Amino acid sequence: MPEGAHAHVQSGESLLFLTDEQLRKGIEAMFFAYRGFTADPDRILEEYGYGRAHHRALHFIHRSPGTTVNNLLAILGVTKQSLNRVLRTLIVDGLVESRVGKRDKRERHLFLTEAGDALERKLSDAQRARMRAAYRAAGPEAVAGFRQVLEAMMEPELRRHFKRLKDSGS
Amino acid sequence: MPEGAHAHVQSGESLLFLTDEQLRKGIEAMFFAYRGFTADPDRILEEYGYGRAHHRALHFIHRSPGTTVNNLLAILGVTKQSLNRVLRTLIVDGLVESRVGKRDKRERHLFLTEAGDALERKLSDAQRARMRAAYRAAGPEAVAGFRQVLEAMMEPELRRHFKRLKDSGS
DNA sequence: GATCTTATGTCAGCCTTGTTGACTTTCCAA
DNA sequence: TTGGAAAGTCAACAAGGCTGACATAAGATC
Repeated sequence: MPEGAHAHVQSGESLLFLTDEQLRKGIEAMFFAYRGFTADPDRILEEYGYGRAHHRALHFIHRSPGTTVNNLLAILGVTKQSLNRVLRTLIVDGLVESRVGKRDKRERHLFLTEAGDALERKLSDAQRARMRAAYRAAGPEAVAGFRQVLEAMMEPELRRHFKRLKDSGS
Repeated sequence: MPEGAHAHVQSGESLLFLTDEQLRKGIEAMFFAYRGFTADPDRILEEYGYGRAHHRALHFIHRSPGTTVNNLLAILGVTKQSLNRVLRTLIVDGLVESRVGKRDKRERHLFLTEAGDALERKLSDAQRARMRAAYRAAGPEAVAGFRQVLEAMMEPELRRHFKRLKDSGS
């Protein structure tokens, strides 16, 4: 194999040499990296008595202010009972506001309060700082590859949500 | 900025344009991708009445046969009580064997039984299949970048474990 | 208007998997 | 021989998943 593995890529039933070894390294990299990914927010959340579930809710409400419960459910992939427990504490604690829909009064539209926005910012500042450091250490081409592989790894259903969110951004 | 963001990379306090928007996309990509990453094993584990904790134990015992409980503890980052509960069920169910250390009889060395190896293979086949598909879809340069960013994202302590495992491989 | 469906919330109970704290046993090493 | 490390165990607790059942409000349809 003169040109090395990189030579064989395109075709579906490609000759690309992906040994179990290489794949296993990727799997372990995902495992260890995800721990780093959540480590900083986890530390902050602990101070507030919240968990990752609260962080996820804050993140996506911040991301899509006015989103409905049902929409959040689809993105987070949990049951309404699970989400509701988390949402209730955030509402009671004054971090999230739930407004009855104007067009459809069955819907609740979710917004962050000032306090909610402040915590969300604190959490995402920490998470972005690590992501920024990793991006800078790896360089922009690595970042592009990183994003491509992650996107290809998603369940199609979730990839749809991801792209919708992605496109609504900057 | 004529050449685009890619032009600025190297320097530590780089001018590399990493907007909060871009970083947020990376964060969301990690979130959604990790769900895909665990989806296939999760489905299999459910059939057996096991959870992700069992998968992790099986994975790393397969990876380093004869590893001690303490070593596993450091890699998994949980308490011995947590690990022990999982390990006990795997031992009782005949998937893992625990052998008293020869040199140090306090230590227990962990091995997969044939049944344990079979389940581990089933789980990692599923997980590798998705990883392989993602790698092929993204291409080898993307894979290299993927790995670089993940590694940069790890906690230093865990990166050490990762590298040790990595180098012990093929 | 009556009925079907959807969106949401809530109660109760269960499971996995994490935690802390206390305690025991084994056994290496100083 | 004694201190401490490695391992195991018990108890209790919490977060955050889950299911099932049920209530309410309100849009949609017949």
